[in-house]
Amino acid sequence: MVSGRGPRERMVFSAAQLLRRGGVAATGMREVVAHAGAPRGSLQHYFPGGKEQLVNEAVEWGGGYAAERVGRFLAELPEPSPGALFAAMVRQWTDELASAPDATGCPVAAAVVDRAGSVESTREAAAAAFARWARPVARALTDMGVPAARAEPLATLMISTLEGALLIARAERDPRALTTAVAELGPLLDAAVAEGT
Amino acid sequence: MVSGRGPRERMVFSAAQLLRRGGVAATGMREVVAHAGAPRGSLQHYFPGGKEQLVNEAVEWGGGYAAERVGRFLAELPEPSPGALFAAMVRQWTDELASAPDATGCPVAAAVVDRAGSVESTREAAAAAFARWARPVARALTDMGVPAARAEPLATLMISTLEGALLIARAERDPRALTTAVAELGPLLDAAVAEGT
DNA sequence: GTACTACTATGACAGCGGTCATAATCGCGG
DNA sequence: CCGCGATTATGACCGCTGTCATAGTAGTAC
Repeated sequence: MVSGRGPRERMVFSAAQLLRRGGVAATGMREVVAHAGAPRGSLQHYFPGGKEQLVNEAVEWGGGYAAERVGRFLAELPEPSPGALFAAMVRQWTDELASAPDATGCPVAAAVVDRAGSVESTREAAAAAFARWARPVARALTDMGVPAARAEPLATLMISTLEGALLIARAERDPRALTTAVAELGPLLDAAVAEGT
Repeated sequence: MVSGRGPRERMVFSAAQLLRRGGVAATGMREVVAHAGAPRGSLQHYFPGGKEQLVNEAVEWGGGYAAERVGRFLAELPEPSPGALFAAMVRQWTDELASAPDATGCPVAAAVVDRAGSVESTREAAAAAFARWARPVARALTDMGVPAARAEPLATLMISTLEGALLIARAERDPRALTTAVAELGPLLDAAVAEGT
């Protein structure tokens, strides 16, 4: 069960949560309602666009959540550096993976795999979510001294590697791929700062 | 329609192909049969384990295919280097993405997203597929002069980044994330060779 | 020809999914 | 109390899915 402001928000949140587990098709509307502790009738009311709309909003929520976390990580870093930021981002996933291995997927990735080829609006929502996530990362990199021209590519690289490593980690039920990503990519990211000075 | 040796092989191949499009749940058994041009009755005969078995074999096939491609890439490289290998691996995806944007996902990724949390055997099949894919990559790296201790981590990194970038590229309907991955990761990979000399 | 195995054909079934139609209730201004 | 929009309740519908039961055909060994 999920607490939150209104039934609408809870349903979006629950949808995102369930997407992470088993993807879009495996997530039923009735299941979302139950998970959110929301009235079933509210589905029709708040999401006249049906499942497509609900999924899209869940994806959007996911992108916003990830973006917001970046800011939080930055605030908590003892001494900021691209590698340290990346490590913090990855760490969240290893932690979740340790406590709930079966439920720790990325809702945006799920939407891409299940719907990118068939539902345009969902594909766009996913692209927007990734972009929204990358923006604060790129900005943080420039603030740390990474040359402006490389900030955006490196931000994309960080998210790419994170997503892929997460996929492998889920398959292996082992955070190995994630920790490897940090170990190998961290130095590269930090080196980009030096080039900017 | 698909040509191949026996109906059995064709069905596995078709399953993998359809998995790439819309994931596991969106891929129906009847659809696989039709795509393979195979007799429906053969499903029961060759896959008594049902959809689970078919999906697992499709995932295994995907892993084998990826592994085999690595060998082919190596043979075709004018002057081998880790970065060049990575570029070749990525290039295959950008090409496919250009010709069939909606059908160019990774079947293994699809299996992870849709089934890793619910079907153990499929999760294991996915992990095995990734491992099978990484093995020839790691071996190629050592052959190129990468220190043995870093070969495997770097192979994992390459596949992680590739998978993640592919996800983003599909969402954006644009190979940007993939080309970025090559541009940013290539130098890092090549630098690992220098450290080995 | 007979028997036996490999393979194929087909129809049914039970379940679940998203969606819709319809109606009830709630909260509040007048 | 009345009206009215916002919300919720519920049941039905139809399509699809994986699976199974049953029966048919093909090919081969004897």
